[in-house]
Amino acid sequence: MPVVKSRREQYSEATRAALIAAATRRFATDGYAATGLEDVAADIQATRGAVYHHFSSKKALFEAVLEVLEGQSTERIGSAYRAAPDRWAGAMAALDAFLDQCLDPVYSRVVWREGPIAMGWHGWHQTEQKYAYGTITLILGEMLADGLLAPMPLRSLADVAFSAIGAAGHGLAEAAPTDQTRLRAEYRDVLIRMITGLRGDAEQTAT
Amino acid sequence: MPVVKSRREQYSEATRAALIAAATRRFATDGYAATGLEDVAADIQATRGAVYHHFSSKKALFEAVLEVLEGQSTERIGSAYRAAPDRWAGAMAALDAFLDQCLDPVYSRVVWREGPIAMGWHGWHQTEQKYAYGTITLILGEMLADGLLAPMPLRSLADVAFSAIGAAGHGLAEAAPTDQTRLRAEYRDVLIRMITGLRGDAEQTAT
DNA sequence: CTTACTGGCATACACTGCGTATGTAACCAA
DNA sequence: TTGGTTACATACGCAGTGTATGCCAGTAAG
Repeated sequence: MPVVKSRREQYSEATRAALIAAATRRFATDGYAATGLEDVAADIQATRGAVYHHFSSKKALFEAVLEVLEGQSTERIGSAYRAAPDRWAGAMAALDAFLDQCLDPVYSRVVWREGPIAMGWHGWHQTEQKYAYGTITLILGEMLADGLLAPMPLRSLADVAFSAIGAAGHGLAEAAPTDQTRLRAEYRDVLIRMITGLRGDAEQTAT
Repeated sequence: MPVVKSRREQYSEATRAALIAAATRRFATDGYAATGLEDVAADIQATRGAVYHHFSSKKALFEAVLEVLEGQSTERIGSAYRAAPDRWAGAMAALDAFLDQCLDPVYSRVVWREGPIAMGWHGWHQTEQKYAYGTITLILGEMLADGLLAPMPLRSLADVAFSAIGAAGHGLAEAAPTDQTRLRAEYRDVLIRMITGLRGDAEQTAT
């Protein structure tokens, strides 16, 4: 395996990257369904042939786009979590990082709105196990292990939490830019109250 | 307007209802994308012409299906809420009714999984304001007004709660029938803990 | 330098499925 | 019975995906 790539390989990689970039823009602005592969190809002065050479299907192209976006995002959120002094602060930092991430309209639209549409709910959810859903599960699992949260089944907890946090991110992304600062604080408040309700020391009076 | 309908009208209504029923089954088992209007029509020994006579588009057919399902469901959940002695018990009853509803695979798949795919997230969410989302907003609004929950913006709260509850219903619907009883209790527990965290008397220590 | 080969992409075609335009027969009203 | 309307069927256009094939630049071997 040559360590330095041939010109052909470099060109090929460049077009592949350009296709992913163009597809990202199209999917983010027009949505998955309304984006034709013709459009994507035209954006980089190529034809659909190029697309089908690099990706086996439209869905596969979307998956490549999603992996890039989620890879970056998960990295950011994860490092915010790890940088914090303790688990609780880490969870808060991760939440903040996530909400910040959702202020990027490309991220929120492609990952959270188009994702399930393009890949089907199952496929999307499965992919998410490597990224946002997986991160949330990890954090909650450690909080449970440390006794920060009352004992409860991780899977069910993660399902609900993932969806709740996603809704906040989604609502944030949809909002007008002028409202985003206020809304971000609101969602944050609601989510933190909810998480606090799950703490090990929180008394439960309800049936 | 004749109070007794002509035979033509009766026949027409019957086929319309049959189309909705057939479409409901198809959408629930094969999903929106994989269902062709040809299939739906064939199921009732008709052609696509009949479909396009009664509905302006595939999406419109789906909306009709969704309205029927959500109408029934919202009615059940609402009456469970109203039958309870007080607001808190009402909220619990509504939650129970919703989780029960999600045990119906048709309801959960069509409304919660295919809905956003078929109508786009916006269209779906907008329609939901008449049904599940609207009901949740109503209940939470009354709880806020009664001081049962700590003061917080209704809209953000409803967004997060709607999504959290939806995730529970969704997870429940996906599960193997043997696990559903256990899972139902798990989700219920998690959700009630979260709601309890929002109560007016819950102390908050987090930042 | 030539030759043979491979990889990257373009072109052309098949197929599916939605939507629309047009046809037709049953029904109803005058 | 006749004229019009309603409920559907039939036929067509069109968009968009996927596939099969062709072509040319780039690379490697002799």
